[in-house]
Amino acid sequence: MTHQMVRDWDRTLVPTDAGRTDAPDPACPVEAALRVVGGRWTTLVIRELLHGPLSYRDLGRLLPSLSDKVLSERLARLTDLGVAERMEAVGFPTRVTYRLTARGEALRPLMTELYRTGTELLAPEAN
Amino acid sequence: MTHQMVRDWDRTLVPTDAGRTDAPDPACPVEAALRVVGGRWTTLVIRELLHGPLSYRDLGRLLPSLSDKVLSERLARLTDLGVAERMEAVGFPTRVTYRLTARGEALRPLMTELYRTGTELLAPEAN
DNA sequence: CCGCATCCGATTGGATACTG
DNA sequence: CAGTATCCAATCGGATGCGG
Repeated sequence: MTHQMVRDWDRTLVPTDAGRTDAPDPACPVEAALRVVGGRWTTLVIRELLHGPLSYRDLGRLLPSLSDKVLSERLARLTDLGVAERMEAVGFPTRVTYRLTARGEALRPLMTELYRTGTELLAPEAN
Repeated sequence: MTHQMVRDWDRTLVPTDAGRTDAPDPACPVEAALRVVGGRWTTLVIRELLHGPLSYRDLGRLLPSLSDKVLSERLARLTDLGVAERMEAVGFPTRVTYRLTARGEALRPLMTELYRTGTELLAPEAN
């Protein structure tokens, strides 16, 4: 009779097998979501794009202390992950517009929930 | 007449001034929430504690490839942030129990939303 | 206008060993 | 049992300068 840890999963919290990992795993839904919103500045960029399509330059103006390096990295990652898309207009000077895809719009409820939870966490709880 | 960027905030997305920052800010609710759930292994530790109080050792058994260093760092941070609490039982060998505080329980809806959104993001969307 | 290349300091997390 | 201490490789993000 061994000491085995019997897991008794809360199916509301962890509805599918994909979330039952005992180590970080890219296929875990929670990781997948955090991969998109994680990293400094990322949620600010997403917030801007949730208000509508923007050019690279306008994004830079809205987030003035964000460096080109990080901005282009964030946009590249969001594009890779399929939540944003890049559209280059013909002509000069180059005009590039970033907009959220349908997948990107799907981030809205999560952003709202992050805001709501964060507000609770910041509140000077009556302990 | 200058080119000024007039922001027109979506009040559902950004209901209060706290979220209207143009740079990373600890007082932003979204940052506050990500500060709690951010970092490798963190959501796994929270997931375990959402199922009930656990000793340091049992946490280690549930997440076998998580090193002591990172585990104790995560627990210290969660404790600092007020979402978990540490209870040391008298006697030997030392027995320490970690449990979520009320603030920690407040993370449940966020964890569920992360799971839901992540599931959507992982789905092989019909583009 | 839209980036990428480079450099560089700071932070992160894994491995290992050791203590009360 | 419950950690801390140390070391180290890898990643991250800020600053700056250049190119299409």
